Amino acid sequence: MTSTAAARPPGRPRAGVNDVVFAATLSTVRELGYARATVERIAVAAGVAKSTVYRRWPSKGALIVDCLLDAFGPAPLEGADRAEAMTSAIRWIAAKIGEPGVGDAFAGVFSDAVSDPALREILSARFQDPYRIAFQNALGEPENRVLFFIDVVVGTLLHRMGMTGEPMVEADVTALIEMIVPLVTPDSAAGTA
Amino acid sequence: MTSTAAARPPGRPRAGVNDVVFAATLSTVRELGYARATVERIAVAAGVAKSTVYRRWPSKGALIVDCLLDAFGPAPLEGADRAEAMTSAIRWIAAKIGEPGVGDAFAGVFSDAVSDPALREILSARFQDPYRIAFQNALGEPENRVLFFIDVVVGTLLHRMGMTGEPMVEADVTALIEMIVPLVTPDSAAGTA
DNA sequence: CAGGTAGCGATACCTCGGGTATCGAAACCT
DNA sequence: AGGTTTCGATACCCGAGGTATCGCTACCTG
Repeated sequence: MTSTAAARPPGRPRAGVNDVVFAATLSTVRELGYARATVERIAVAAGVAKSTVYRRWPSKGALIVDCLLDAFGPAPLEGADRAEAMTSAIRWIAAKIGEPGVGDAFAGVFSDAVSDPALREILSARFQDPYRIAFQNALGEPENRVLFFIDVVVGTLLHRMGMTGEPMVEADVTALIEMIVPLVTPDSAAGTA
Repeated sequence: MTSTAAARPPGRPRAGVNDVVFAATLSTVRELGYARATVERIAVAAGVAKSTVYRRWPSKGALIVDCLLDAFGPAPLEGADRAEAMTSAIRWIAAKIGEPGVGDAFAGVFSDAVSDPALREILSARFQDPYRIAFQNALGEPENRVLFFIDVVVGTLLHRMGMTGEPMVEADVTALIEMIVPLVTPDSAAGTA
């Protein structure tokens, strides 16, 4: 039964270089901004050939999306109740977007996706959907409601980032939380209704 | 006193072609999307040379910003009270962003601005600031509060537009209004406090 | 009418960045 | 040893923003 799952494919195995590329991506974006962080420069910063990058990711956007997935990791959904889970999730996203490079990369790939349906599909399916589903389960809210919350939270944070170049300050993140948290269905209503 | 203000400068006067270019810009963006709406194509659609466009606007971004200013016009701030003014303003922005071409152009220029500080400055100074000041006066809210409202409203609408390619549906715009309007200072508190 | 100035269309051009293609050299398996 | 795939290097294509040149045209002033 050696052929079950991971019967190593023939040929030279890939070098375990993804993490290095992710790190190089974020640091390059941090130093030069999204537009000037070319794939060429990222590859050089990672000590890798440009062709190697394009062998792993079909486009710059796909690379950035995977890089963001790596940077964000799983959403923290622990909390005594739903209001607390929502609060911690918003603070988590705000903090991630505030990390140097991450916010720029996020805003940049989002921007590219506006004019690129293929990238939009990648961003939606690989990045947004997993978090959306996790939030639906954690909050017990319907899909369209969670999508609305995502639009508000991520849209607000990215707009601030895009217009000022700086992440949203603590006080405004708190205002954002105070605006949204009252909208989640309280735990008591979930079981009874 | 013929030299007071508008002593016409020497040389051939400019042809009154701005409106044609604005219309061509929106229709080209509507048909091809932001990225493929090149300055070349816009110029051809307007029946104008590319060099003429660049003589009037220093960059594609600046052209789009002026085009959006023309498309948006002054903000409607009439309303019996502040809550009503806020409501009508949000519906107005949502409707404008929903117009074919306008939303794409807005999202596109915003995206470009993320990686282009010069364009960000143009967008902030020429587009956002006038509306921000008008809202400050109409709502009697401090600058940072109005900036927060703009982040939430515009950010949410653009995020929806960017992720789905479609403007936000009526029901969600209403949800957005119901979320924000309670946050504006009521008229009664403004004079008494 | 002559001369100066500046917008206009046309066109050629530069630059940069995403993405592709090719090649010889490795690395791994059977 | 032979097959298969990756790797780095490099050259290349293409589209788009932006610049520059040039002959022409419209307008004003003297």
